Formats: sequence, C-alpha cells, structure tokens
Amino acid sequence: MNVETKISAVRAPQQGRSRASFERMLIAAEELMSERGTDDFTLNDVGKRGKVSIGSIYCRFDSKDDLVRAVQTRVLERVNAEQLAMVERARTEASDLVVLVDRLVEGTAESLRRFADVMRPFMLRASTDTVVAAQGKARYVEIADAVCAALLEHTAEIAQPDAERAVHSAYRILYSSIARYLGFGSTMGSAWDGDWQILKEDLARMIAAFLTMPPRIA
Amino acid sequence: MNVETKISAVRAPQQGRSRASFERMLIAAEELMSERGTDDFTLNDVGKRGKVSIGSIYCRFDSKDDLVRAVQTRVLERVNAEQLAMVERARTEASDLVVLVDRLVEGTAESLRRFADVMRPFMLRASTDTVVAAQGKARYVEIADAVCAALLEHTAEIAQPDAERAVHSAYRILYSSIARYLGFGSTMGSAWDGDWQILKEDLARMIAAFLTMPPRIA
Amino acid sequence: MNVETKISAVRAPQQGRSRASFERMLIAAEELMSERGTDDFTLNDVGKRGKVSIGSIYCRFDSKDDLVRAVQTRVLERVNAEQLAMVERARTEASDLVVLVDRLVEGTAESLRRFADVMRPFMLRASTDTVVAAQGKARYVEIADAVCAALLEHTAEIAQPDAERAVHSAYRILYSSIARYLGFGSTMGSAWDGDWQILKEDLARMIAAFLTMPPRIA
Amino acid sequence: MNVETKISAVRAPQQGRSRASFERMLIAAEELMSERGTDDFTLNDVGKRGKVSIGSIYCRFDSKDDLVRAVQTRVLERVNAEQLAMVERARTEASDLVVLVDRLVEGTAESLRRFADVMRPFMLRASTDTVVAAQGKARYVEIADAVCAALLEHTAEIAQPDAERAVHSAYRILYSSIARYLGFGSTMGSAWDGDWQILKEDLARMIAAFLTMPPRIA
DNA sequence: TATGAATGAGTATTCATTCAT
DNA sequence: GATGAATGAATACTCATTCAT
Repeated sequence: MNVETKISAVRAPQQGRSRASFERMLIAAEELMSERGTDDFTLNDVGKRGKVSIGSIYCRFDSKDDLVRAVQTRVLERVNAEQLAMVERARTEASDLVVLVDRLVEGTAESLRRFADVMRPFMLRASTDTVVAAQGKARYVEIADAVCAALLEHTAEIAQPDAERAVHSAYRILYSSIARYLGFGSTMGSAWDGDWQILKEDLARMIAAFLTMPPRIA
Repeated sequence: MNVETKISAVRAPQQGRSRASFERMLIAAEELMSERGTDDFTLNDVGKRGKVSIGSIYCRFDSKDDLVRAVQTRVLERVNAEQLAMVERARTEASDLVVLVDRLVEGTAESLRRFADVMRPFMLRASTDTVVAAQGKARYVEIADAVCAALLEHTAEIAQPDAERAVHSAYRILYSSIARYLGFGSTMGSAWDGDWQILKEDLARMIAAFLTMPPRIA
Repeated sequence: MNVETKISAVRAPQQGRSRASFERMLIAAEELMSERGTDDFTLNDVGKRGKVSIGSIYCRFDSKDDLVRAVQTRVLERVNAEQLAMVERARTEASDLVVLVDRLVEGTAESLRRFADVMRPFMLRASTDTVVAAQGKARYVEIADAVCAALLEHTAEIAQPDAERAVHSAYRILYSSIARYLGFGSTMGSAWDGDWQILKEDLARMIAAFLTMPPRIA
Repeated sequence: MNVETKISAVRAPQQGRSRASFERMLIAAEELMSERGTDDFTLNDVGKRGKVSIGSIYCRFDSKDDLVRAVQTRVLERVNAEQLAMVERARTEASDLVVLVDRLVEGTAESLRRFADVMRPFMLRASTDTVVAAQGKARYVEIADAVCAALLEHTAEIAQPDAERAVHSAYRILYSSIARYLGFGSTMGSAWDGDWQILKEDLARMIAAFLTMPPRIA
C-alpha cells in the first residue's frame, strides 16, 4: 500500500458517454471496497464489474491509490451531507441541551451505522495512507464543528468552565464510541460486546451528565 | 489475508539454542509488524532481521498467519499483565469512586499509549482475521472485567440505577476513545485532533459525571 | 500435481500478434515437456523459451495444469488426424484381412513411434491426472473404433465367434505392446529388450492368427 | 527427479534394533509410494510413519532416490519369487502347450494384479530414472526367461519357424497388455476400457493361435 | 481516447539435505 | 550411531502498471 502524499489527480470527464463510464468505475470500486476492503480487489475486478477497460481507469486515475481516494471523496460527500442535515434538524427542533444531546447522539449513531459498510474501508486504510487520513480528518472536522456549534447555542446550560472544549471532547468521545462499535477500527470484529441500544442511551446520558454537571472543586 | 478459524499451532522449543532463534523470530516479526503492519512484511524479512532461515520459521509456524497470531498472543500477554497490575494498584490505592476513575483513566490511557505501536497492527487486522479478532476480544474482556469489578467496589457511590451496566458502558467508551486517539481504528491517522491531556481529563470527568449524577426523571 | 476435474479454460486469441505469442507458449511448453516430462519444467522456462512473460501465460491459462492439458489437446489432435488417415488408407487399399492387419500394425506402430516423444509425458501423467487420463482415453477410443470398423469390414474372414470382441481385443493388445515398447508406460526405459522389426512382425502374425484361427472346441 | 546412474549405496545393518528401524523405513516408504507414487511423499513422511528420524534414513541411504531404489529391489524380489514359483507350477502341471499357455497367462495376470499397487510407482518412474529402469528390466528378463523356457519344453507343438523368438514375442505381448491394463504405464487411468476376464481369455487364445498356427507362406 | 494483452517483480510455501548436539 | 532443527534454493501464481493497436 503506497502512502503517497501526492494529491490525487482525477480527470473527470464532462461529456455523456465518458461521464457514464467514469461513474461506473467509481460505483464498481465503491461496491468492491465495501465488500472486500481497500486491498482485496483488483483493478481487473473494477473493470469487469463496471464494464470498463483497465486502460480507461488509468485514463482517469494515476494509480489504484488514486481511485481509492476518489471513491473516498464521493463517499464522504454523501456522509457529510446527511450528517450536516441531521445536525441542522436537531438544532432547530431541540428545545433544550439535554434533548439536543439525545437527538445528536441518536442521529450521529444511526447515520454512521447506515454508512458503516462504505466508510469502514477508508477508516482502516487511514492508518497507512496519509492522504486518505487527511481527507477523512477534514471531513470529520466539518461535522464536529457543526455539532459543536449546535451545542454551543445552549452554552448557558453547560456547566463546564470551558464550554467549547467540553463540546469538542463530547463529540470526539461520541464519534469514537460509535465508530468502534461499527467496527471501523474494528478491534474485535464488528460485532462488539454490548448492545447498540444501550450504547446509544449511555452515551447520551454520559454526555448530558458531563455537560450539565459542574466539575468538582479541586 | 486468510481468515482461517483454525487455531494457531505453534511449536515452541524449550532448549537453549532453539529457544533463542525462536525468540528472535518472534521479536523480528513483532518489530516488522509495528513498523509496517501485518501485511507489508515478508517472511524473508523476518528471516533476515532475526538471523533465521525461512525454513526455521516454517518449522515453528504453519503459515505466516500463524506467526502473526503467535506474535499477537505474546503482545497481548504483556499488555494484559501490565493493565491488570495497573487496575490492581488503582483499586487498592483509590479512596473513593472519583479518584478511582481518575486513576483508571490515566492508567489505561498511558498503558495503551505505551503499547500503541505493537497493538495497532492487530487491531487493524482484526477486521479481516477472525482469529485475531477473537483473541483480541477475549483479552479485552479480561481487562474490562477487572476494571468494572474495581469500580463496582464503590457501588454505593454510583447513582445510575443499573451499576453493572453503567461501569461497562463507561469502560467501553473509555477504551474506544483512547484507542481511536492512538490510531488503532485510526480513522484519521494517529495524529488526531485535540490534545492527549485534554482527552484524558475530559474522559475522567465525563465518566465521573455519568456514574455519580442520577439520571433525570423522564 | 493437482488432479482437478475442472475442464481447462483456455483463452485462445485470434489476432496476429497475440496468436503468435500464444503459439510460441504452446510450442515451448510442448518442447519442454517432450524433453523433461510434465513436471520438470517451470512456467519461467516456458516464458524464456517462448519469449513470453509468465503473466502472458496466465492470461491464457488458469494454471500450469491447464497449460499441460492444452498442449495435450493439441498433440492428440495431430496424432489422431494422422492415425485416422492411416486407418482410412489401409482400409481402402487392403484386399483381405491379413493384409489389412499387416498394414494396420505397421501404420499404428510407425505413427505412434513418430509421436512417442510428445505423447510420452501425457501417458505418464495420466496415472495421476484424471483430466489428462480422460482426454487420452477419449482420443484412444476414437482410433480404436476406426481400426475396429475397418477390421469388421472383413467379418467373413474372422473365425472368432464374437468378431466385435475379437477385433477390440486385438487392437488393445496391439496398442499396449507398441506403447510399452515406446516407453509410454515405460517399465524398463524406452530402450526395451527385443527389436522393433520383430515386434511389429510378430504382432501382425499373432493378430492374424487370432482372428483367422477358429477357437479350439472346449 | 535425479536420474543418477550411480549405483545405490545402501548400508543395511545386521543388528536387532538397527535392523528393525531399517525395516520400518523400507516398509513406510513402500506404503507411501503405493499410495502416492514415487514423488508425492517426503522423507519426513517416511520418518513419521516409520517412527524413524530423518537422520537415520540418511545414515542408511545416500539420498531419497537411493531409498526409492532400495524399495524397488525388495518389491521385485517378492514379485519375482512369486512369479517364478507360478511358472514352475504351471510348467510341471500342464500337459500340452495350449494348457500351459492358459495357465501362464492366468498366473502372470493374477500375479501382476496382486502386485499392481506396489509395482506401479516404479514402472512410472522408470521412464525418468535409468537405475530404476535397469533394475526393472533385469528382473523382467528373469521371469521372461523362465516363462520362455517352460514354453520351449513344448517346441514340438510350436508351429512358428523360430520358436525361441516366438515365445519371447508372446511373453512380451502378454506382459505389455497386462501391465497396461493394470495402469503401469497407465495411459488412460488404471480402469481401462474392456474387461479383465476378456483380456485374459483373448490373450490366451491369441498366444495359443500364434504359437500353433503355421505362418502363411509368403 | 479507449482497449486489454503483456509485463515481471514480488511472495508464501515446500522439502531434500546438512550438521550440531 | 541417532536425532530432528535448521537451511535455502526453487516454484507457482498475482496484479499494478504499461503500451501497441
């Protein structure tokens, strides 16, 4: 696995026929990666499934790594659109901090769950591919910022002295726990111990407790 | 990557010379995996670094997979020994729940951090190798149980209605957050956002808050 | 040596350049097998001799076994074409049974002798590779049937009560004796005892005697 | 497969314990070769099955080839003893040439059949191992001579002008046909076309006809 | 631009043989 | 002698990438 830092050089065509085969490449690659991870598929597989020639793929992408990163871009686009919409809905509809926390935990959890299969390969790859890691992080930050902004609209209800830091920690912990459950980092196979429902409930409780309970006087 | 369920059949010699070369294999393999992951090294690399012939390796292990799993076993042995000792120290020395939480968070975080490089490859591999995943989970459960038992010695201080569930959720979230920071599941490369110190502090606060604050009346 | 039953999946190209390199592979493989048998050559050898890359070979054949079987198919094609032509000539030109037997023995013997080097490897391999064995047998039966049909045109001259059975036995014995002399089954190396000319003569005499002499009354 | 001409250098021990383990090596090797042929077994297999160390094997034999040839010697010893006894019985008990032919065909066929599994590996190997081929041939000649001598006791009944040549041709053809049926040269897998009983009958008839029918006047 | 045949470096694994104990 | 651990050359097969058509 090459860990090139070189930014991907995708050449997306605008015209109909080319556009269509370009699309098929990306879809085929995405499917294959969801099924087998970023390593266990070949460009021949992509060609076969997408009804595209190897040559065509190399017309559009400089390398297999490039293709992987392009697929990641598309996937994260979808994920972020959905998550930002979810945050927006929660923000406008939640009356108080605790309810907002509930909705954000639920929304984040279910959204990530829906995308788990397509995101997992990139999450795993991130540990060896810095380009994938960087893009993942940039997109993570977008959502983190949106979530934190929503929570900070209720700063008055936050008991922690540094509200900004507190909400960022909260989101980080929320994301980590969900991601691990879904097997992104996998650790113990995707079917972790414990129960999805319990995880969501306790995450919500924990975050709510953390934000609303004043820290002990040292 | 083979996802065999067959348990590894390691043939460990007891005598001096053999034992020594056996040791060198495992050390070389462990180093290589820490540096490059479980896939990007060859048995020839192991042979070269460990001053052993490939044939010797195949005398001891049925396959490369077998070697990987054997190294995992050794690593987890060390990790668990240290973590269980840490838990025991925290348990006996901490006077109240909050202090105990502090020490467990700190201890867990620092211990995992120390072992991050050797554990990471197995964590990543777990998503495709069920044998590695199973062994990882079994070892995780051991520590989780020890930590939870320590916390449950302070059941009186726990405000959550179901103390057992609460401590398990707490440890799970603690582990997930630390692991993600250390890049086990990585997501965004090991150099995550945020700060190690802050993560530890806020995890401790959050868990303490969760355990000690009574849940809201619905 | 794999004894797969899967039928070989050869992908023969039709166009000029591809066709030529495909041809070179098969020729190189055939030569190597004639010289060293079906086991003692590597695909790298084939590549080197045929000026083809190993990759190219794997483009055309699924495995080394596949290549071996493909070469067998080609060889048997040539052998059968020649033998069937020979039988046809003998059939039309021979006036009576004894003359026909003479010509068939001579024709079969000389034809097999000409092809001995290319056929030998497959004959030997047949004992462990059922696919090779099956193809060999199918091609053997074709010629056996042609020879027997030719002989049965002289049923009136055959003294054996069951003429069909008799001619089949005759051909079987003829084939076995020639094949063994040529070292197909080898036994004692190709340079057997006895003399080629004598073998042919006595085979002809024996078959003629068998077919024309009435069985003793029990 | 090395085709060394060097004569095998077996060092057979005379003492009890050594003798026993020597015996076990040979038995294990013979069994393995009957089951898998002369190539598809390892010296480790021999060691394991015969409860002997690899080193011990190399104490007695210079190489794997050497072991194979030693086993061949033992096997042919048994085969020849049985066949010679069979020929002797047939010789003394048969009253006339035709009856003798019948008994020799039957006896040869059944004897070879009984030994088919142990002989087959050597027959196949003979085509690439000249030492095995030479030994095989020498032992073949012994029996051929005995059979021919028995037949020549009935020279008066033999109509062929050159009785010596005729009986040798007869035996050669007999042996070839039986051997091929039993899959020594295998050709088409051991289960050839046709039927064992028919083969034996027609071989007997053919040889009898050949020996007793005067050749046509040219 | 598109194709897909061709390339060939790279890798896990086997096994006859050696040799220190 | 006996043992069996160690050796390492050898080999089938994969797949990202190139390039002639």
